[in-house]
Amino acid sequence: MARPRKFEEERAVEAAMRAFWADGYEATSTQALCEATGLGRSSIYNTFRSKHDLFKKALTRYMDVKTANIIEVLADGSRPVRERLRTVLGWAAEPGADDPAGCLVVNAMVELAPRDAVTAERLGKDQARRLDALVAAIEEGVRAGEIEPGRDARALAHYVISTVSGMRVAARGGADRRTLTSIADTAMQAI
Amino acid sequence: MARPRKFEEERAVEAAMRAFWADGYEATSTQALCEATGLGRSSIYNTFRSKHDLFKKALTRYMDVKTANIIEVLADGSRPVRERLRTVLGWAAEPGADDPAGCLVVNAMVELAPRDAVTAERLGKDQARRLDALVAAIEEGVRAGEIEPGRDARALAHYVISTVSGMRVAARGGADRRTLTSIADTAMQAI
DNA sequence: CCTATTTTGGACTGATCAATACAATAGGAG
DNA sequence: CTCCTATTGTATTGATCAGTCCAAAATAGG
Repeated sequence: MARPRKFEEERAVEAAMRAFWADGYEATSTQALCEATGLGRSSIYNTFRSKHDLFKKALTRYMDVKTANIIEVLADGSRPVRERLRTVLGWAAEPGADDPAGCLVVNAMVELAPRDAVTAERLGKDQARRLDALVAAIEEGVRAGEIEPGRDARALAHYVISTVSGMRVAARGGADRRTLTSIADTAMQAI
Repeated sequence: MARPRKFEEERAVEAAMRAFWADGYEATSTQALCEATGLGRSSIYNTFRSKHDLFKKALTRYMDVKTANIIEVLADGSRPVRERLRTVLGWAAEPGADDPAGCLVVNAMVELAPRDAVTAERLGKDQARRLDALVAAIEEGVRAGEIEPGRDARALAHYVISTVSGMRVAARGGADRRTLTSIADTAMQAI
């Protein structure tokens, strides 16, 4: 056919994702994306149409991975529901070894949601997925007698998402693991 | 002496503050700041040395006002402590009529804290003030028997701050008042 | 009125932005 | 080997960025 690609698209998206995650959308220049991915400008613009499109791919990748993890642990019928919820909160307290501080979804919601309708909609769709998984788990917890009957599962689910967001903001501000863990522990008492 | 100023510095800082609050630091151009404040470039650079300095003033103003409110309500000995805490959470659920969505402190922590040490330090100082006010109120609540004895006041204070941050992120993402109120209500159950 | 001094408007600066143009390159298909 | 085509590196685009310059304007003090 023709000259083959020298790079893997997935690796490039992963690298771009981490750059956006660390510095935010506006503060990440296309030059920085070239350096982060190791690609030239042509390869980036040839593969992804624009900085914004690359960001969309990066955000999508982030959401797919993280949300899949959440859905998986929340659906794990072999563990008590409260333990599953505590695991989700725990992830927000113990960040990956060399991950940037905070959470790309929270960062994007703060920086872009109010002025980028496309991104806002994608964030909304992702949040709906996490919300559904939480509601299902919480309702299971109610049936199992782990969670007080009569509690509004949807309200609790929103509460869990909000708590994780708050912890991500705190982490972004430099909060240490102990502080984050104490927040997670406290938050569990409302459930 | 000389030609007098035609504008009030406070009004300009207020206008700039709202611009940064709505769009973020990077996405707010100096041109946009001119339009928001109604000043010319010369006046802005003559009065505030740079975009970054103007942002610092705007952020300081925001923190001073908001934190003063929080400290005031938390120190109001005429009301039950839990009511005072609920009021603070309530502010995060019912935003000002024509305020931008979310919270400038949360936005700055997300966008700037990891890469702007000066801003990070100022945010840290402000958070310490809010933390102290919360700790004092919570300890008062414990003494008054409103809050279970033996609970870690500092951990609870961090939890309240994190909850407010989470709600601000949700608001930034477009959450409605009902959802935010339900989060505040749920959060109170951990206290 | 006149001068000293500050503010103001608007043109301008070099740097950097996202994005494009294009020729050189590389490799599979024939 | 040769051609076709996609990829790549580099130079370049026009726009916009934050910030500066300077002359005109304005006013309080003398």
